[in-house]
Amino acid sequence: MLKLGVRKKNMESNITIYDIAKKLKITAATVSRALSDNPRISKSTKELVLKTAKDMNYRPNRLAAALKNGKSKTVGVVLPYINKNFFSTVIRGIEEELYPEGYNVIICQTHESVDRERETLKTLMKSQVDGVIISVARYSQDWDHLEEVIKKGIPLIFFDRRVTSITASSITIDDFKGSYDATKHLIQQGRRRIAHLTVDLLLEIYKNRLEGYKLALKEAKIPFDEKLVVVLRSDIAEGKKAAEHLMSLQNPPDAIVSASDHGALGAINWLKSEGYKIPRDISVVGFSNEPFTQFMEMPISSIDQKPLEMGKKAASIFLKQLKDNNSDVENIVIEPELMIRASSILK
Amino acid sequence: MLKLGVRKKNMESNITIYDIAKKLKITAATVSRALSDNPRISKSTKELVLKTAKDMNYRPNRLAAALKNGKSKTVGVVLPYINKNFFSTVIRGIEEELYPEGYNVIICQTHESVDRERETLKTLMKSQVDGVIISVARYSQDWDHLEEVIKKGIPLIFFDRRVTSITASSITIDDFKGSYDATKHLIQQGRRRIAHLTVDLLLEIYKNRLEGYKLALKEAKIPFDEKLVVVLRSDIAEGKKAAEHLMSLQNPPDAIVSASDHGALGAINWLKSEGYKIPRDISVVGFSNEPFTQFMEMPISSIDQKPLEMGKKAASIFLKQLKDNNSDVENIVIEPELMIRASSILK
DNA sequence: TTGTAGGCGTTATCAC
DNA sequence: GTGATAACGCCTACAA
Repeated sequence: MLKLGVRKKNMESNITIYDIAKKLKITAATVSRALSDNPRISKSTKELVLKTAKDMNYRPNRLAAALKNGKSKTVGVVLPYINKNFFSTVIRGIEEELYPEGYNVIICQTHESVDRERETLKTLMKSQVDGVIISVARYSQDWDHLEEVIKKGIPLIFFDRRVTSITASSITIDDFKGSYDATKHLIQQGRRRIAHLTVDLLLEIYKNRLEGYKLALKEAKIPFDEKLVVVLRSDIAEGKKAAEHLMSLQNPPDAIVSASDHGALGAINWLKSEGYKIPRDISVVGFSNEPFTQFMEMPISSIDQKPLEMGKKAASIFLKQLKDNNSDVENIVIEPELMIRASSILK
Repeated sequence: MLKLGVRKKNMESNITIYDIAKKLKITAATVSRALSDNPRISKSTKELVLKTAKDMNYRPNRLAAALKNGKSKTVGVVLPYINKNFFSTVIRGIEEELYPEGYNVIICQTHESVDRERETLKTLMKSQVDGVIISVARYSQDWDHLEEVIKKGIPLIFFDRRVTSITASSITIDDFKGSYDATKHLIQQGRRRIAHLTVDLLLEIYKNRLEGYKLALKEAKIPFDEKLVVVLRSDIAEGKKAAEHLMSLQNPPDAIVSASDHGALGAINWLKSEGYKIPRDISVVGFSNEPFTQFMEMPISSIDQKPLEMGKKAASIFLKQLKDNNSDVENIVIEPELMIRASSILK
């Protein structure tokens, strides 16, 4: 096909404060003042400028402003995956809090890779973000890239998965209590032989869930039995295997507290397929309150992690730190909520 | 508490190309050339600059570069909600494609509100995004805000929900075929009285799903019965009500093709609670292939919308349009995939 | 109250 | 090959 020169797109080039100034025969400085609510300007010119700005369909260039005053009005959110209900709901919370304040959010997925996390933070630094809200990748061990952010004076806020060795604000849920509550609930229902499915004991959150489980047992004078703790990856297939293993024990459990909903689901699926009646033969409680836990024909008890609240709170900590430059580090812990459903109600 | 002046944070102020230049006793221009692979530079100085840049832990300021050359290396993604599996997976696809090219993504939720959509696009314009990838809010009627983006010469790409009256590229799935396949599948299983749950017939995607359903019926010489089409909001409660209504008809259906998984789930839950056996008494197929459809004790047949592929493709269209300024508008349609599961397999 | 001028960090166009 | 300089669009001390 013959091309007759480069086709010109019909694009109105961007209007700047200079264009407005020229039209009104004033200077750009005045226009700038009018637009930024500066008191040093007469009411009449201000109104005039505002009107013409609207007429000319003026859109301020945030980049220029950002470059000038060193604030990009942008926050980086770093997390493992976006397409998991917990994380996407946290994002929603962050956005809802930040949007009214004129902030945009750049979302970066690490896919649980430390390299990617490091890369990502570099990019965010280049983008001059005003803050970073992060849930760290699972298998990170060194934290230079996080330290660097803090060194630059950029607020860093952890959510859900934090690094205790780094001094920064955080918002987490009380995993210990969540797990404790779940276990206690099962004990109150008369369960005595309670198994625990966990995921990755290197991560603080799973460590805490294990400890909460242990304390509840201890308080009820039920001896802790290591054989009843199974470590798995957080997926359904592993949950099935774990259940199979547990039920083959000489002394099988009459309840399961899982540190993940998917693990719980896998276990339930296997148990049902083998003819066990839930909760009659065995009760199950999950963790995370994933949407599917309530949709099931037999809804699964679970621990709600308050992701929306977590996101909102993380954002508001950021805003506070920004306003009050020497506000202290705060480590907030939210109470999780035990959602009791059919999988653990013995009438 | 007494505050002794403002505490100075220990922050290394950002290093610029001037700092590097000063150290090496050359000019910033040379540094810039070294960093940007400009050919007009000697190999030795280039290497020297690169090394010192690394040593000094230099991070280029993208804002400055963006301001200078009018490209922000940022793309806006506008969609109703982020915490829905379909959308968050599309985002993941977009990110995976754009990340290697050095692009960042700004994600904006409209919450299905046109006002918010309009606001959002304004913000993105201010942020000087290089492109917009959008799935429009449900009840929009006028599209000035979209036209404006195009007028500015910024690539606009629709995904899933497009506006046919606007000339722009799009990537959608063949909703017609998805629904057609589902219906045909049910007919092949011997079903003759098939109901259709739909959501909002103002939206093209739901219109198409209805039409696909109709064609499959027609081909099988099954008369279309308006009484079997129920319009609902896409949630579980409505699905229940719809099922209740349908089964109370004088001539109730023996199958349901739902335009939404949640609708299908609600219907299934109600049917089961009333003692109907699925699929023996009635088969059900959903739409979207939400994760829960496969998790269920009785997995639900559904249509997979290929969200990851959709995201990737949307991003690659954007990249193409950016490179080749007069590349043509393309409207790509992806084939959906019918996932046949227990809810519609008769033996 | 308004205008002038310099600068944010980078890139591009000149010269040399 | 390198240096000087202007420009991107906005903001803001300072001057008038």
